[in-house]
Amino acid sequence: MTTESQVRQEPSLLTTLEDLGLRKTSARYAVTSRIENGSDAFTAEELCRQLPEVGRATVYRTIRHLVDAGALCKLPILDGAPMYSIARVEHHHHTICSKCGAVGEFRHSTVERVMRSLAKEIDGQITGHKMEIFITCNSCLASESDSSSDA
Amino acid sequence: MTTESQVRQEPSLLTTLEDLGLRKTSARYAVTSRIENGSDAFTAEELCRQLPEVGRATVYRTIRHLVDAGALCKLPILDGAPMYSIARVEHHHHTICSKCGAVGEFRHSTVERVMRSLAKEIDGQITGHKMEIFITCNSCLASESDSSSDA
DNA sequence: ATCCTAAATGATAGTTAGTATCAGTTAGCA
DNA sequence: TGCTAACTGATACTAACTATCATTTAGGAT
Repeated sequence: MTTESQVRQEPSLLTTLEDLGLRKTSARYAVTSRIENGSDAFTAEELCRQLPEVGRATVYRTIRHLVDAGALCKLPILDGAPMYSIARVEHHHHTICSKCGAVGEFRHSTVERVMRSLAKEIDGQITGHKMEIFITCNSCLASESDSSSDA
Repeated sequence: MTTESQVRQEPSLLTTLEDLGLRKTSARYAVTSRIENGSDAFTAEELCRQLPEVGRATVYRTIRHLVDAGALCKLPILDGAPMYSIARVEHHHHTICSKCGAVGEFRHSTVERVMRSLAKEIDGQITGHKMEIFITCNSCLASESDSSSDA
């Protein structure tokens, strides 16, 4: 089987749960490994559907633990259930394709620098920020130019 | 360069609806004037509670029209119902007090400039962006330092 | 190894936020 | 003044969670 270049020193989500003092259960194993092997971003309901053997409550509880621990990010999509994705880098922002919903992560020092300059003109004390960039991803762009070959 | 279009009497939300070809009804009058005279940011359910004489469906429908028309912005709050606020300037971002939920609006050219530099390293075509800054607002800061007068 | 118990589970019921339906009402034009 | 499509609101419904609680289980103590 695949026993090779896993450069992931990143602790598995199950370990994250253990580090919170939570028990290592089969349900938690199922949920975390499904997240790790599944698609980039997912909704809670998607996960429930993929794991019929795990109770809904448990799926939701596990997600909540992981979000609280900072191992998952929850991103509220306008209209619809929030999506979750593994937080791979400490602080980052998201790109969301408006066509297909694909979620990406990026990090840019300038964004952080802007925050500092904003601090001056904002009334109150900044505690955090969030930036989302809406895109049309390359594959959606491609299929778009396929169909609309006018001009 | 701002073309002093701010001078124009801000069109009432009711006018916005009329401009969409919608009829001027008493329910729509109630909803729009409540929004205009109410607090900064509100949830749909709040509005329903404040307007028991208007049906829930109508409140939700009216909000949807206004959001579609760009007259209201919908901001998805993590955990909870989205909040709405009147879109006072064309493009802006929000500050959200994590303590009391107060929502503010700001605009900063640097944010827009950052977008341009991000365009280079983002895979796909940027269609929009959204930034939210989490703050502790001044009044919450004040009440905080009241109670915790140690340290 | 087995016992013990707090932690965890999952079925189910409840809640919240929002949408669909549709019979009755009304704006607005002719 | 009448007509009719637009609109309304009561209600039923759905989606996305959250709470409850009897049963099961992880994992430390013995």
